[in-house]
Amino acid sequence: MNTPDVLNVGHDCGACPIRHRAVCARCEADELQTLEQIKYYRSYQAGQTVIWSGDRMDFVASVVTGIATLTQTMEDGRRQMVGLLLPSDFVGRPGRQVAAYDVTATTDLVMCCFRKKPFEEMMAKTPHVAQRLLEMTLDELDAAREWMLLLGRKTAREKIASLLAIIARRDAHLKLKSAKGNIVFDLPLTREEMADYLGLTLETVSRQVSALKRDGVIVLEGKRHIVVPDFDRLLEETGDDSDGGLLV
Amino acid sequence: MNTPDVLNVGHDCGACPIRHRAVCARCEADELQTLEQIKYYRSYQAGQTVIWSGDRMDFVASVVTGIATLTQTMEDGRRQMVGLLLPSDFVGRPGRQVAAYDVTATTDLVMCCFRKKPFEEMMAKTPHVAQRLLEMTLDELDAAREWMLLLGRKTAREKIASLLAIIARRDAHLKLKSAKGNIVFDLPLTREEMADYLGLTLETVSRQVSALKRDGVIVLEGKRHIVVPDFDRLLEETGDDSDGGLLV
DNA sequence: CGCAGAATTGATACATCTCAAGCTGGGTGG
DNA sequence: CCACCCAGCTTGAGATGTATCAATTCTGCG
Repeated sequence: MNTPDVLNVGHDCGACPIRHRAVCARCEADELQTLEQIKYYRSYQAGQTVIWSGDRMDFVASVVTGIATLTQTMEDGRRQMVGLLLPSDFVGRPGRQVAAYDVTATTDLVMCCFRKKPFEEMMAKTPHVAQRLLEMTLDELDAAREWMLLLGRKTAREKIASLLAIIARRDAHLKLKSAKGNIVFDLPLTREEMADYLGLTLETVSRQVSALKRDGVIVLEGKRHIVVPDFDRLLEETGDDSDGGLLV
Repeated sequence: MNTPDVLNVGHDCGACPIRHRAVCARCEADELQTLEQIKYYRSYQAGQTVIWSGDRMDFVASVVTGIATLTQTMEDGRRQMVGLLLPSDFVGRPGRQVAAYDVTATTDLVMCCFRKKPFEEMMAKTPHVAQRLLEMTLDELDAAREWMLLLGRKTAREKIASLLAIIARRDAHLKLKSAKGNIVFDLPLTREEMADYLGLTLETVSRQVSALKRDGVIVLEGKRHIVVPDFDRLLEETGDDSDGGLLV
């Protein structure tokens, strides 16, 4: 039960939901054809481990649907999430033999995998994949640095508000809505996963979520369904600059 | 006094100390010639600000000598360092108009700058610069993720030990020594800068440095000069895996 | 010599963690 | 169909690590 489904369905890249955002976004028709030949799909169930840190890794991949996490674990069990992978995000590092982090499927997950060797050859030959990968990596680095500010300097309440704002924005983005005024979304993470993201304990997460609820910043329907009556109010709670840090 | 020296000396790239590690590491002779035409040097004094977050930025650059920091500041003044730039590290992002972080010279600093426009054109035309930049960005992303584990999950003592270990390793690397046994180096950061790096206050940094000294993990000669009698002992204090996390 | 920035040290406050007890809701088997 | 179960979550009380505020002490330098 711990092996993923491997599908060799020759899915058409042209109809792929992440076609315009993933590592292949810049590819021309002929480049897509090359990719189609080395790609295959794997799907994982919620909770399944995709890769263990230290494991040999013979592929790189794009998340097609679902959510995965990158985590680091210390010897005594302390865990820190270091990446949250959404559809179109890239997993793995060209040129590296061995996984540096644990990758776990948080929801049911479908990944579009490329065998590493041919993928690296393709990167060397055509610039479009490498260009897009550079762009995506720079974006991830920016995200990591914002995350560092959160981990190092924000209060528990600010951390929770920031995480909710991030998820709300991404969710709005996927649904092609704007992140304004009244917003509704489902939390894709358990309290424990939120804690691992934020460098907190799950109890503190729970308390601060309750506090934001008490203060009317959010409304909870069940444990996971969240209503944000006023997105600007939520943003005020994040501690961030009010102008939203637009990086042009 | 707040404008950097701009030097147009036609330094020979072949003799550059960071020739084999910087963004130009992979360039052929003819590519270096192109770079020589668009490059110029700037130098800054210790403490000078190189760029303010939000400023228009018309160049990208490599650190040639000295140390610079990338920091983010919240409205109420809380600061978090998000990057520590050593010789050969790259500053700026191709395709971005505006600086995302404050860049500050921690020591006297010399940077090799490229006007952004021609640099971007060169990236589009020749793959070597982009390839190397991708590699460097992936390395930085790994470093950022290790830093996130530090910020989110380590104790103050572990944070200090980790920072000392990182600096010791880099210093050993620059001096082409191995990081083992007895090690000696100078701290390039003030207590406050260390605090900004680690997500602590400067008082806590001072206390934990004193504690490590009391426990014989380090010996202080003056405030900045540090002797590590037993590097493995220091590593034990970092909380990291004993096998040093070798990413092959 | 004396000053200013950097660092240390102390006393106290407070945010978050830890340990522990109970709740809730959805699924399962009798 | 109900009772039970269990993972996920909430809440409480107390412990603890780090921040805060404040007073000295270093150290290098004009």
